[in-house]
Amino acid sequence: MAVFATSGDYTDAVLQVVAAIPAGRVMTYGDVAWTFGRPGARAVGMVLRHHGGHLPWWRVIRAGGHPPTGLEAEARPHYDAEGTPLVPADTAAGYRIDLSRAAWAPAD
DNA sequence: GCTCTGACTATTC
DNA sequence: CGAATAGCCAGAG
Repeated sequence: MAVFATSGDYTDAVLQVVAAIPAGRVMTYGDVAWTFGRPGARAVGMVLRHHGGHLPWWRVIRAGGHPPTGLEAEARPHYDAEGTPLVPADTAAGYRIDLSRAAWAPAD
């Protein structure tokens, strides 16, 4: 995959990166933002919050492998259906994503 | 066009 | 190790 840094549309860049993530793989907000060379992990979540209604937002997680805040239960069935490597944890969700195996990059 | 809010991250206490 | 603070950017009012 070539550079995702599009015409400068932050939103478009996020949407394309998220849409490019294969099933069973995940990327952190920081990684997605870093992919198109523009920090702002919050902005990534913001875009998904307002424009990610039709995108696999569950493939975008927080640092450490934790699912989006308030949507841990919503994302879990998606990971299970796509075969995303999950790991039992003592978090509010009761689990976390195994970044060591699920971590993905557009250049992969 | 300015201000507040928010699906985040890293650092410090 | 857990909670609080600061810094970041974009969307909506």
